[in-house]
Amino acid sequence: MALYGSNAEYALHCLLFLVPLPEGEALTARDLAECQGISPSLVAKLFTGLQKAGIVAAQEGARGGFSLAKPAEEISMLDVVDAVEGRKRLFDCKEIRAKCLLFGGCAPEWATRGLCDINAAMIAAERAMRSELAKRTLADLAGKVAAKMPADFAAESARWLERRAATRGRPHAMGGA
Amino acid sequence: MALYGSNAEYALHCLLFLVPLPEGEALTARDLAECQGISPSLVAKLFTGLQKAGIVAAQEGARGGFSLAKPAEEISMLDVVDAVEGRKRLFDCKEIRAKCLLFGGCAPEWATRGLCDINAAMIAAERAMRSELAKRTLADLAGKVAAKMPADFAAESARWLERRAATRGRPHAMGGA
DNA sequence: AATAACTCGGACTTATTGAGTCGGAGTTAG
DNA sequence: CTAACTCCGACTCAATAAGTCCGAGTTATT
Repeated sequence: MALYGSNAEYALHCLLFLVPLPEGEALTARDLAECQGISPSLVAKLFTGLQKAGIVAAQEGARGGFSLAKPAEEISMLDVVDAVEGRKRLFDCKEIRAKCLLFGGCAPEWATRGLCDINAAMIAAERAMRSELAKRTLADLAGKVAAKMPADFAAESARWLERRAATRGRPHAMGGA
Repeated sequence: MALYGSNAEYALHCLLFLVPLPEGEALTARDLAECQGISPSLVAKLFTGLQKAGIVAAQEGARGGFSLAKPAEEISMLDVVDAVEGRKRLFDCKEIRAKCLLFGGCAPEWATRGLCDINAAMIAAERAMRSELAKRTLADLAGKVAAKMPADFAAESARWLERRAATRGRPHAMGGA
């Protein structure tokens, strides 16, 4: 019912949590999943695509996780949706103009010459859409979100993630509460 | 896999056959269907949507058929795809930002204030796409197609349809072949 | 005026795509 | 060396899209 579905939404929201992450730090799929109330497996699946596209880098093993592979300014929304949903076309032309029975089953050369005009228009619309999506980067989005939130929330969020990490990697965790 | 599928393609191609039709004339769903090698029922279904949108007018009964309800210059590709495929959104925001467990199940007011920034960007892209589709009218498309075809094809096409009509309405048809 | 044939109209069935989940391989800390 | 945690590819299920079928209405004919 829509070109871009839940995959794109989850991926973008997850990535926004990765943007303010300090260098060298990483978030696990589990953290990102619990943070959004979805399954860790789903996050892992989405980020597989993101990794193949060179958007995120995966650190395996214990205390591993995901982090951005490029500066947030160089990651556009278009890159993200293409990575997680595949490069979806706005319209797939089946070239039905060639099947017109008016030609008696044998389409003349002029009928199939060049691009179908309908398809051409659709491609133009698709190009406009993609161009609009290519403008916005993860950094832009993160900035807009950060502008909305109270000043102390960023710190609180970081503390939340820190506490979450404390219960994981260190077997001898010292309860910070 | 694509936002607009076969419905849009069939509908547009069928409508292109209606554009050069003389005033008062109509083509039946059967003619349009056989002309493109598809089922008449499918054409009827598509044109039901087109009729509700006020794009075509249906003449019922014997010797009935479909004809354009407006000049081809006033029918945009956007009107057509909206009519046959429904007004599809580029992206359906599920407002997952409100479900962030970081809020403890209760999202603060600032998190849900205004439009989700991701959704906003998607809406902008959708608007660009629709705007591009709204530019092209059926008349434009028909003109481009007509420019490709040989000069005598238009007459031949009309004759083909005429012969097709002859075998239909009149029970006492005189075989032209 | 009655008949008969043809037309459009909406509802159903099937196939394909997307969403979500599960278990396995690999890697790193201890 | 052990152990635990991580990511990764393949599978299952549900929803949507495509296509088809039968019924109601209208018109030209006799």
